Amino acid sequence: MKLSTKGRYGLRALIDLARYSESEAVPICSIASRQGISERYLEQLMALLKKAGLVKSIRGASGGYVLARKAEEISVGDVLRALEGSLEPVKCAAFYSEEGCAASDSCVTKYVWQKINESINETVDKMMLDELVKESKALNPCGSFEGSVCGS
Amino acid sequence: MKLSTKGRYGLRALIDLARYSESEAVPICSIASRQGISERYLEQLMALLKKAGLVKSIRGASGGYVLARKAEEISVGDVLRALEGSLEPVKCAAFYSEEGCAASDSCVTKYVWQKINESINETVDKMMLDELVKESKALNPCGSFEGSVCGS
DNA sequence: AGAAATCCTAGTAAAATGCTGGGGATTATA
DNA sequence: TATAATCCCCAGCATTTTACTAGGATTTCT
Repeated sequence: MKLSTKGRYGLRALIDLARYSESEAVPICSIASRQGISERYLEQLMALLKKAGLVKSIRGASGGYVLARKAEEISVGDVLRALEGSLEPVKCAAFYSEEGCAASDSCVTKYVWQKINESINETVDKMMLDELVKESKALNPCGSFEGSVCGS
Repeated sequence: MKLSTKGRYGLRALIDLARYSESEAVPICSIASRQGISERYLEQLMALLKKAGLVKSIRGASGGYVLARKAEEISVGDVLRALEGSLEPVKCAAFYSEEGCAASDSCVTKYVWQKINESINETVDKMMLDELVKESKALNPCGSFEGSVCGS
């Protein structure tokens, strides 16, 4: 039941992006340096977030990323699902069709997995990005290196 | 955020054990055959459940396993934590001591992980084994092979 | 004694994770 | 128009984790 680095790094990156992309597009390198994440790896995470419609990219010099929606309309759940895939703890779809419900008790545990899934989703879907940005500002008011230079 | 086979098999196995161990100790081979799990692998799962104090073992011929507590006193959370370790999605203990809170925003995400952790634990801690046994009986009343022979 | 069990430890193939690297396409800016 | 700063795409690869399998020792009932 562990979240991979995709989810961990990606959420941090998106909070960072939300915080610094108000005035202009933020390039990967500046998020990466602030957050201590490899640029190449972060690239791949941003691709996932883009595919999910959470960020928009602007190509070319002085390009970068911006949020595709307002921060108050992006939930932690949106972000984590974009990065990790479904958050359900066990996939038991196509269980009936393939094996005809082989183990009788599996249906019982299915109910358990559904409950866990629901509770996770409820929790992450009611936490919105703007709240986290606010907290981030409160915890670290200065904002490490506004408009940080990249190719250093 | 996936549960491993340890958690999936192990919970099924313990529901099975709870159901069939009322009159006598249940050997691994009979749980394994009913649930379609490798005996050798199940052995290891039972060792984890024993270490956690959820089951007791009886060695020697006509031995096997029984619950260490009543089924209504064992929660799904107890079982899953015994098998999977902590269910928290991210471990950020020893974060301050080692890296001195390297990334400023990590503290923000820490709050997120805590919330997820709480909701998972709340959910699994209020589902008790006896409820699942009841459901199992309702879904599969006959009980596949009462006192099933093993070395067949 | 013999069979039926649990116990303990080690090995191991396959999959997933967490990156790194090369090179191309696009676009602002000098 | 050149150049540099970006995003974009895909491939490779080392490490870790998972999900077992295997061998053998120990205990205890019959």
